[in-house]
Amino acid sequence: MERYNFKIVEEKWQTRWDKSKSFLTQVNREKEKFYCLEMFPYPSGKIHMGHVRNYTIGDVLSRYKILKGFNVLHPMGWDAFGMPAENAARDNNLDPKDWTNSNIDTMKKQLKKLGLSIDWEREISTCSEEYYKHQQTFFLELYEKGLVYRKENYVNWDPVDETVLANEQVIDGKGWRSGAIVERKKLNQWFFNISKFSQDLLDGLEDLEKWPNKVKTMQKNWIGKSFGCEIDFKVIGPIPIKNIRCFTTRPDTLFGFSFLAVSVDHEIAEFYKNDPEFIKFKEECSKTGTTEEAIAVGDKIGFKTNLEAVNPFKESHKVPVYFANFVLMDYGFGAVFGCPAHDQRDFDFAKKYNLEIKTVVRPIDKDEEFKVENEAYSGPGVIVNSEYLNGLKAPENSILETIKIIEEKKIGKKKINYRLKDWGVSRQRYWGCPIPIAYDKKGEIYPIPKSMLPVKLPENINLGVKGNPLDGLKEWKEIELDGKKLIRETDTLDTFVCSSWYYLRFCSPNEDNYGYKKDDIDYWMPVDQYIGGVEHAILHLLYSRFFMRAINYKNKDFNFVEPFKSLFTQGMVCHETYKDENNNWLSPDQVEKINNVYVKKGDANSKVKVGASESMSKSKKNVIDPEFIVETYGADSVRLFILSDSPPEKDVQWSEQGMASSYKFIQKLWNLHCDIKNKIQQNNNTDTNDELEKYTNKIIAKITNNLEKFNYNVIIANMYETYNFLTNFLFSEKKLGNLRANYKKILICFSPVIPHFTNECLEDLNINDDLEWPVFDEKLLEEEEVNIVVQVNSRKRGLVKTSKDIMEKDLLEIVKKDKIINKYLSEKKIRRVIFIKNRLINILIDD
RNA sequence: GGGCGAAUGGCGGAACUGGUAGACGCGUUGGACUCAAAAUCCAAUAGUAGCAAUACUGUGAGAGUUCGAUUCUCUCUUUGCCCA
Repeated sequence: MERYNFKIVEEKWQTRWDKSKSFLTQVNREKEKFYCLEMFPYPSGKIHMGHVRNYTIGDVLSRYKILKGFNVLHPMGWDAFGMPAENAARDNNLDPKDWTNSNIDTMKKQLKKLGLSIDWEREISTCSEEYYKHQQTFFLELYEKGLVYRKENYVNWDPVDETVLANEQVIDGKGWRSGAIVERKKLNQWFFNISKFSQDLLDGLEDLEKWPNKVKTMQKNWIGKSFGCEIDFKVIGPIPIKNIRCFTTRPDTLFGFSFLAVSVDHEIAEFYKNDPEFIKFKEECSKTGTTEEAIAVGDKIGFKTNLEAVNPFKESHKVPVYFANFVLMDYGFGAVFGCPAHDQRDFDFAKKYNLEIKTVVRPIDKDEEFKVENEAYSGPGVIVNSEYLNGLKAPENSILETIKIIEEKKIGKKKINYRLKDWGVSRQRYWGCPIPIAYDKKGEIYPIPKSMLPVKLPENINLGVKGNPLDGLKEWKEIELDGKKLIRETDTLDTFVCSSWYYLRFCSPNEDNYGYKKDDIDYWMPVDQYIGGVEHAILHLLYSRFFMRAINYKNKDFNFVEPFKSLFTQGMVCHETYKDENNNWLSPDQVEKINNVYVKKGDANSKVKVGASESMSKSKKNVIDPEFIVETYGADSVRLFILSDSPPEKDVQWSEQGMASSYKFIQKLWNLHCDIKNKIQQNNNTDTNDELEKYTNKIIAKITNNLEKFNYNVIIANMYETYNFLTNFLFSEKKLGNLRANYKKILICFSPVIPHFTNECLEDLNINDDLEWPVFDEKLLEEEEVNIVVQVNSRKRGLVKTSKDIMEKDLLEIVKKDKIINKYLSEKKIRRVIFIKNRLINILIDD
């Protein structure tokens, strides 16, 4: 028996798929389409196990859908702009373009070795002019529609990367890539008006039935709709502004009002800008960062003004006005009223500055004497100490009632507020899509005419400068338009813009005049199955949902707005972490296990500390290189293993032993294949064998159902089961029946997971016809004989094998004759019998 | 602090619509083959008692609904993720 040589077999099939363009897709309206998309990778250098898992899941689905007869679009591309290229290029004195393209070459080869059913003719790269010129067109169109605007704004400034970060790129007050403490800085920025669609993006979630609830909840929280009202507070003091407008979700606590806090960026700050104390305070604030989290975690500090605010419900009640670091200018109106008794943040602030804490909500189970003392009370209750609001049920009744009164008094009105802010897309970097805009001396905006697109990124530039390299390029920056001397915008677009529409480009990758062809979109879109990491649950997915809406805005090009009909978020690939005695991280190949103790390789006396299993990351050195694994075990084995151990939506633990056993399984399957081939050749019998027919039918049903439900780990178990069955079947000297036909069906069922292997086996049996996914027969799934559970007083006492559909009466007779069961029944009176056809009989007797 | 999810053998995990808990794999143990080892193959493997048939316990803890709960409801514990 020949050993299975995966190297030869896998290369043979990969070459054949490549040459015959097996996975080339074309619009074919006769056929039902299926658009399967995995999140495209950033070309960082090499693929990692996360990619292997992501693309294997997508490939299994694509191959299944192809066999099911769908016209499948399964493309791949590169999210190729971004800072790592620029950093790597600067550090190694390279061109980011060369660095990126060479990474793409490497990674493409690695992906091909996984045997993915990808239509490589549709490959796109976001850093190519052919891609970003269309993006520039979109930018201009959105600008024409009023969905893009420029404004001066405070931004999160990363002092190491010298760039602006979106709020979501700031983690714990630090830049998501550099880890530097983020500062606040005022800059002119371009914005996409995503907040215009807040309600629509929220409503759209309702229709996304095939999205995980988790992701929908995260988006909902991110959009952050809150219901409340705006109130105008009169202010008394030596400034010309006499009103400050606040947004609040708890107007019903207005009688507990004890201070008014405004953002340091509020318009009244204008009157304090020369006050040295205020300048100092503002600097202090800029250190805390602008994220909500940074503010929540940090100290709450305030600067007392010489102003007083008047409680609109009670003119005689006046409170101090503070600038406070926890009030953000871009949420609501940059001003809040403080009610310390019922908001923890206000409570902390009031304690610090010795302000009044007046209880206005009493929990239902507390008496009138209830007083807020050690912490704010924000739960439900009854309004107290609030004159005409007293007795209202808080919060549900009291908020609505109070808003009514506020509207009657004309001091404010009902308002819905969203947390979602407009998307700042300007980045002070070179390696991104240039923004097709220029300015004159006065700063007037001039869109670059579409006929002059693309605005190309200049080449051979010096990256060794601080800040944006494009800024110093005089020849590139200075242009003439209609006889006017203009200066180009030197910022480039956030790379999330590139990934907001790439799924459209895959539908028309070669369309030169526009980003896509409407015809293609009408056929292929929306994406039927989108697969990727849950880390993109908010940003990328929200931006993509916005982009479709922006494209559809005003012209209603398409009859859909949600780009991804169904979403699957796969878990991460984890590995144990290792540290040596000096707390240096060790990679798995630096460690070995001797007598169940981990030591450094080649040093049996060393000690290795084994840490928790964590997501593979370079910093913790717990990475396994897929290229090495594919070389050692072959693509089919890797695909098999990466799916086998955990459900795809959960994290999976990488295990050497697990990997090796998947490899052995392929070998065993090959040995089985050789045996089957022999038997088939010896025997031309095409009679049926009921056992074989039934088993095949059952396993087709199982695998099909598990494929539909993404239970890919169970499919692997099904494959092992099938192997066990066939091995036993083959050597039990039964009549073989139509082994060839049944085995063919089984191989097809295995093929989405281990395509090289199954193709080789099929060819080895001279099966070359067009393959189709086998159908199963519901009727055959039913057994003629069934095992019925027998319970006495609800405890299992035995199993009875009977013919199917036996009646209760007959079954009871059989059961009564059963020795063991009879023992339990003895002479006792049967009180009741519960009978579930073909399943169970439960006899209740008196004890 | 809020929201969402999870908890099943030594480990990863199965279990249709409430109806045989532990499929399948890993590991472990015993055996075969071998001079020996590796590889391979066979068998056992939730716990307790028993030679065994079998019995009892058992799906994080506690209650509830039900003839019957891993599955449904409530409370709690631990834990993960997201938001703060």
